[in-house]
Amino acid sequence: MDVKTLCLGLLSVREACGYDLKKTFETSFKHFFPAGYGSIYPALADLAATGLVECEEIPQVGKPDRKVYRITPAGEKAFVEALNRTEPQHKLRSEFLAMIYFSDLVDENRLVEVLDDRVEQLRETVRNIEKHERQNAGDNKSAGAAFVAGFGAVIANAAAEYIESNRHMLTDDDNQSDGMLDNRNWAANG
Amino acid sequence: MDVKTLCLGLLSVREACGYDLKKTFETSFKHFFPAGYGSIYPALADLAATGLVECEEIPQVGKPDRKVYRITPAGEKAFVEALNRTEPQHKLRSEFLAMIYFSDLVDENRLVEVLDDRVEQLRETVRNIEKHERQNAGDNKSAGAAFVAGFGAVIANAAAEYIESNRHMLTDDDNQSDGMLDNRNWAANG
DNA sequence: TTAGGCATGTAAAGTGTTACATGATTTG
DNA sequence: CAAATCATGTAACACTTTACATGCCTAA
Repeated sequence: MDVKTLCLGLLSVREACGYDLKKTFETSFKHFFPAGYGSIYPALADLAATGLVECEEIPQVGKPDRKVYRITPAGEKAFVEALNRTEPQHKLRSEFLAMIYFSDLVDENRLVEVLDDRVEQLRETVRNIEKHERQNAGDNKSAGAAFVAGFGAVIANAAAEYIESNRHMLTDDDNQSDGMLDNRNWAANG
Repeated sequence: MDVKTLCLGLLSVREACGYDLKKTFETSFKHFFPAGYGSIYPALADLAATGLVECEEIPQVGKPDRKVYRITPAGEKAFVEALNRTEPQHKLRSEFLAMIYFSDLVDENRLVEVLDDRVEQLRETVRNIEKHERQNAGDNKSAGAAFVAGFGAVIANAAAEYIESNRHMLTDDDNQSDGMLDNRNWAANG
């Protein structure tokens, strides 16, 4: 499932222009499927070229024409098929964890900074999701949207908590344990 | 930070051939930085071409020569610099969550299957990490490696728990709540 | 006898990221 | 007066994924 398919999906909910879609990617999708203009605009052009969406150009003053895209019946069908066909992946790519893996080679001050930054970004993710949820509390939005938002908040929070609770493993100079690290610190308790 | 840099990092720990590195990616790095042969072999060739690693070819019978790569002083330096220079990203790309976002368009049976599969994969991730940690318990491995393993286990576990606790939002037919979903189900409690 | 492990790689296709290019209006 | 918002896109680059190509040894 690529950005193109996701644009099609968003257009199955409501019509939008590229700029609108970008905002949705920045709010609802940010924590699990980021996308920029460089992916979105070509995707829309492609969807229009293959007849999965239609485009209405609305003239504006002082800005480029607003191109409003609407999904077609063929588009609806294609999206539902793509959705049901896909074997859904779930991939993390973390330079942060990679850096931590090699943390003995990282400057101590830099390491502290990186950990602080990561925790702050995770806290911000949680705040953003909760804010967004509060703002849309009136809308009867889909169960899927709520589930996904909740997932993002819970995981970001768990990540922040983990880092705060375990960062001493990486930065404590006066480590009294002799060699073996205490696994109880992080053992997953289901 | 790309696969090439990570290969260099692993070679800073110990010498290895491409096949060995792949195994490390499959075990220690799988949950946060997947990589296949198609990335690893070209990366090694490139590192050798730029003098950051050296290669010794060890003849073998019945298999291709084993090419053992060792990091050079220039490689050590380049790696430490790359590590300290990088602004570490942490990106999730989840087709799973994307599918769930649009779950009203997914066939009910398919949805149940997808949720079951995801939970099982997360549980397996936890099992794999814990198994790997137990096996390496004797080694005095780096604090970073332990931290990263713990992170993976905790997050995978939290994700599995979240899905199990909230999947009713997506599949319950007899939903008694009138319109608004109960946020307390997933509110992050820090 | 079949699956898995060991061991190398290439080539093309697919996709996303980043930088570039433009510019009026609104808000603080 | 500066920054953000609205609004479009292209082109080059970087990188990964997937499929292809080969083949012996060992353990169940």
